[in-house]
Amino acid sequence: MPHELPKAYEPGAIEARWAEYWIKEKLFSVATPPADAGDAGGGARATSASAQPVFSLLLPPPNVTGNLHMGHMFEQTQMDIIVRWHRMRGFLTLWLPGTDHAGIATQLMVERQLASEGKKRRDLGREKFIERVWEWKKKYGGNITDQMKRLGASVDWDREYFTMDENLSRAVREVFVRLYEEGLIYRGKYIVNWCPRCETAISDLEVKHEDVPGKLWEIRYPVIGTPADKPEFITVATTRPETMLGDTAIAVNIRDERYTHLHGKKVLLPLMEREIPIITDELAQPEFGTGAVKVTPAHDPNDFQAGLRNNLPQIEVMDENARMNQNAGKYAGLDRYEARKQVLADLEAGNFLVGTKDHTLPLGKCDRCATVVEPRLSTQWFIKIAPMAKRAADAVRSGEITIAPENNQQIYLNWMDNIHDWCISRQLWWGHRVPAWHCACGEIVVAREAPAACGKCGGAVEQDADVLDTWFSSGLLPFTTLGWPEKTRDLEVFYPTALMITGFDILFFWLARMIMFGCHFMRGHEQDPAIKASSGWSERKDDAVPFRRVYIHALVRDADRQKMSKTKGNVVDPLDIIARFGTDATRFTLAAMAAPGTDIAFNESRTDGYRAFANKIWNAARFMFMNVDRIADRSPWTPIKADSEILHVGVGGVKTVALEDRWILSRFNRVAADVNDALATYRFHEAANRIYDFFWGEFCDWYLELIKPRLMNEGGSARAEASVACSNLVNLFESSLRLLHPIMPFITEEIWHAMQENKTSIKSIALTAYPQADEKQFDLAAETEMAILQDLIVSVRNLRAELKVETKAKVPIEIFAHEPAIRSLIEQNRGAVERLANVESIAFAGGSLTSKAGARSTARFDVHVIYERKIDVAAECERLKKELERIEKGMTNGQKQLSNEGFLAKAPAAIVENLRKQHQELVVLQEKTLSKMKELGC
RNA sequence: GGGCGGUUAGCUCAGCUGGUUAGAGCGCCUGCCUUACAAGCAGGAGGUCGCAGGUUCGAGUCCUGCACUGCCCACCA
Repeated sequence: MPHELPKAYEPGAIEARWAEYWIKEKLFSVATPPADAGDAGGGARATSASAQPVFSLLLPPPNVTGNLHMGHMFEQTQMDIIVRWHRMRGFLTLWLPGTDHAGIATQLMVERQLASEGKKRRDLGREKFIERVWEWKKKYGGNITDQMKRLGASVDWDREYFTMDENLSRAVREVFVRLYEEGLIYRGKYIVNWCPRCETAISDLEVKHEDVPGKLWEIRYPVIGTPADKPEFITVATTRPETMLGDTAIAVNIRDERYTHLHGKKVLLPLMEREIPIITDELAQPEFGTGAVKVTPAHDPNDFQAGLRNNLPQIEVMDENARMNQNAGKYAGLDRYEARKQVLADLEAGNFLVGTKDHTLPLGKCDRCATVVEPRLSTQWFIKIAPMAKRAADAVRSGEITIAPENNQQIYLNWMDNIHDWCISRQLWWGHRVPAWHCACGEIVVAREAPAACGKCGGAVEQDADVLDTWFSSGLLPFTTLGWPEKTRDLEVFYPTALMITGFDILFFWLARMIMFGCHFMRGHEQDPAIKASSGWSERKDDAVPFRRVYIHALVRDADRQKMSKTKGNVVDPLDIIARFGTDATRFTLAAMAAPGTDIAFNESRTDGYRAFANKIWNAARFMFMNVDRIADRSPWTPIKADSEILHVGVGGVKTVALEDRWILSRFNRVAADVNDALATYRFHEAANRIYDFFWGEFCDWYLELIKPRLMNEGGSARAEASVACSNLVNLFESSLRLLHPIMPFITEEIWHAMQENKTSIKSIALTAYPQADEKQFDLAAETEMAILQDLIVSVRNLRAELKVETKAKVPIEIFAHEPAIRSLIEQNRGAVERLANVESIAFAGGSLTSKAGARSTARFDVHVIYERKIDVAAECERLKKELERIEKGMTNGQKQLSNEGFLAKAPAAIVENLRKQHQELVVLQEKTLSKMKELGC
């Protein structure tokens, strides 16, 4: 038989094999359904609606520079669970993968590589450099997708894209041109965030602020025209004294009476000996500092605005590397911090520096390279964001897009409401080049393709040197990957995507931009109505949105809750964890810890525990196969199911001949209900824990133990009983595997295939049906009865431990059942009690057994273990005392509530009834405990 | 400066819309190589749910304040 599995589960070989198989068989590739398909996808999977429901999801494209880290794995695990779950529920499921060219990040990598050869990018020139980046991309860009493949992510690899693919690049140009034509893209000279190391503008989002201790220097500027013997000064404060070299005014507030007499006067800019005016402007706030402020229009965004208001000259004193330029006089050539030192020294020498205060200031640093950002005057391309932001905010406010967990919604809206124009040009070489062409005559042509010549003067044109922000192109992906700007069938079917799962860290960078672009460019788009309806979106009105739902997942941190980072050296490498514990165990860990909204502190010991879970499943499978083989050997009968049976929803074919059958079937259905429920609201941890508890704590610990005698039956009619038990076992096991598959795809695939013995044409468990609860299979009576038996068995085990009965020794017990029904329940399941509690014989007593040593009482029965060993009276008294305390505490609480009229009047009847019942039980138990204590002489 | 979260067993975390005696994994203690699994089985110890008030018949759960802690946003010199 093919069912001889190794004793211990070894994930490595199995996982690699299935990962390859899934790709080779193209199991997750999705063809576009034809437009007229009333019954797309075909018979067995079609639902009551006429069209097959569709579930589409875009993978947040990892950077080509990336290697897989725990955050990716966490994100992908959650997506894969949701995706597999949908696929198994009959959705036509498209999970669309790709990678991002990651402008700055990638350019940085290649520049580093060049640096190791002693070269700079400018040595190569633009074309050669870009060739070099492409080479690099070819070599390393596939790393992360290769790793994804190994994780078993069930994406459609046939549709894999790269953001600089020709069709996507064409779409980027199309978008740029349209926005320009609509007046939503403009070009202008403004203060932008500038990274002196990357030598490019960056957007507000790419600046990370960090509070650092700094200084506030107070500098006095002599007012011109005041008496030489009693000169007057005006004092300003600054955190960046080197910028004073570019000052073109001093501003005071018009309401500030301290300075009224100086309105219209000039000061002499120290060190530069330049006369600059004192102006009145709201820039200066009387409450802050001295109320007077230096104005440097070329180096500060506020000053820039003030400069425009007052027609001030803009004097740039730094170059693109933040070194002082020729406008900085004798400081030219110095680095900005060198210059700062020199300026301060000179100011002090000239007696202009009048104060130095400690001052904590938020320092902006480049997100990529951590260089301190310098506000810089430069000509850039911008998106006029307000109109798009408004629609993007409305899409969320109106519920056309829902964001979970909910608190992220407000964060999103706050950001949208306070948004600034977006600087989209970058002075980089790697990326989508701005589709604008410049002529020497000053004309700029924005076009989809390079014009032959300047339309105005006929001169030669040259393409704009800048490239676009990476997020400009990735913001378009939900529709460009589906064929936009063409009107494709893919867009009709898969757009809007159903869901976006991503991290909080790119909420603004990416998510917000996708919504803005989607709402703008897909306005008027309509999803195929049949598909929209069958997929459950009939109530949504707006099909322009890039996705219907957003789920923001938490962050993975290290075991000490620290953010993982290379510099801290606390990065947990998922591949290393996988090598040690297996992919399934790692996935299960991430799922089990993924409570929405709570960051994960990744802890290996949990993974180790889930590796044990995989092993448990493995061994349960061995047990099953052992029985299948043994039973099948004696007759041609086989419990393995045929295709048609595998596709049913839930468990089929279980014959409920015994209590445990009814019980486990009922429990299975509850788990199925809970798991489906949990997944629908992204409570991955709940789904994982429910399955874990069910499979281990109920299926293995109780069900398998309970059916062993039936399985082992050898002769006569008992043989048929064994077959039924075995068949039940197989059916339940197979359904459990399906239930678990989205979380642990590998081990479930392996065992499932072994169960099929090549008798199925279905290529993967991933293509079977996901178990749904069948209400007819809920059996409350069985659950209650089973709970009583478990209670009895555990009580006896307890007593045995207390009495220190040798493990192997069987003991006789007596039971007093409070009701005849309890007695008959126990009688009917006598064998189970005897086996699982190691009992020799069961006698039924006619009255209370509480007076006996070695007895336990519950509200339904007393049980007495008959054993000559004297119990430790002191220890037993101690236990009883604790027990009594617990009981009486419960009674006091109950009494208090039951005598409270407010409670009786206002609490739901069921709660009151429960409490009454519980209180009555406590009364019985108290009495029993007390009499027992008396007996023992406690 | 604004906003958001966290604080529950030795450790890492659950506990959804307030309702029986607050749970799990790991670790710890005791006993078992029981014919699927020692990566296992059986049993056990361990918590005044950060602090102080409040709402309620009833609070780990809701409200207020405080403490500690983490994160995000922010052009105030």
